[in-house]
Amino acid sequence: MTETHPAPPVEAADLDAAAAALRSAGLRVTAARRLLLRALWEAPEPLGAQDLAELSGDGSDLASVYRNLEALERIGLVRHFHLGHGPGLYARTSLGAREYLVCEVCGSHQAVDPSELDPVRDLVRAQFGHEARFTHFPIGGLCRDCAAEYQGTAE
Amino acid sequence: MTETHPAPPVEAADLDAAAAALRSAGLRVTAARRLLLRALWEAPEPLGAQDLAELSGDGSDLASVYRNLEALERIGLVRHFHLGHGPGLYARTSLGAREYLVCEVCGSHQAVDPSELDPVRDLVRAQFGHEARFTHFPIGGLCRDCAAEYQGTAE
DNA sequence: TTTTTTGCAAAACCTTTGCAGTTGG
DNA sequence: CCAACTGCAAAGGTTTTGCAAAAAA
Repeated sequence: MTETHPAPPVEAADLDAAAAALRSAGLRVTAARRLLLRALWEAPEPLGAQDLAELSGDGSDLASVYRNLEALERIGLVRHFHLGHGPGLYARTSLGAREYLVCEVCGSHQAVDPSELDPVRDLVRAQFGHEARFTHFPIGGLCRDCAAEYQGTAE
Repeated sequence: MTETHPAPPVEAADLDAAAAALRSAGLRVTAARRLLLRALWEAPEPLGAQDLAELSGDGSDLASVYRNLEALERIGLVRHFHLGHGPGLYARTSLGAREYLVCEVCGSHQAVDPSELDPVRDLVRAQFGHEARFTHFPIGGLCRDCAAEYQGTAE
């Protein structure tokens, strides 16, 4: 129940490579998909489906954007994750994996390179046999500042 | 943006203690709240608002259940968290804190005692200054079995 | 031509809000 | 009595689904 089916990432440095990946997966390279890919490849940071629809241009339909994001995710070109309540965020996998820490008090977040979390992963694996990934759900908690602030406050 | 405002847990072993906590927070002990508290205190595991409304009895209104869960959470009697897509899950804090590991492939999950994750917390704190909590967002990834299965599969 | 994909509309799902009437203290 | 709370209805925000028309291969 409530699966999140991760897909192995597919490297696609540019739009042509992404289009090729689509084709070799048996999917068609349509205008809507080109626009969506362009939006995803140009975005400096992860975006919600709504934003991606707008960036894809006027006529871009939200339902199609969702369907296409799902397709892109299935073939490993795109990944989505959550930073809190609110819409899911989508990014191309070719940006390289990113894992997230979010502060549940102030809402700030930071992306870190997976290698930085390998020691954490090792610890969790050793203890639970669980292969931890913080690419879909972030590491929650309190950022340094909020933690310091809560130090003095009532425990 | 997207905060999750954690509240310090309030111990309430039974319904009377919970009612007392309500009163001392300036909240009223109403019939709807008694029913909701009973459902929460009898539940062997976390439940969604919908389930809690049904367990609270026929006339129990979903909107009121949400409002009351929010009130209970604000005063630390209840906590909510997510195990995946789908409705948030609510539980009384007096069950003791629980942190979660979920498998993003098969959807299985396990609850662990926070003390078991203290070494992980220490590591994350040392590296990022972040005080990690896995009470709202679980530790995602792959459970032992799914990880083993993906071992042989295409990387 | 055939199968996939699109656009639109509608619905599903979870959660929040407005409001008039009810109730706890 | 009066502020807090309830039930109901309606809306909000995100995501999914159905279907006939359009487009890719």
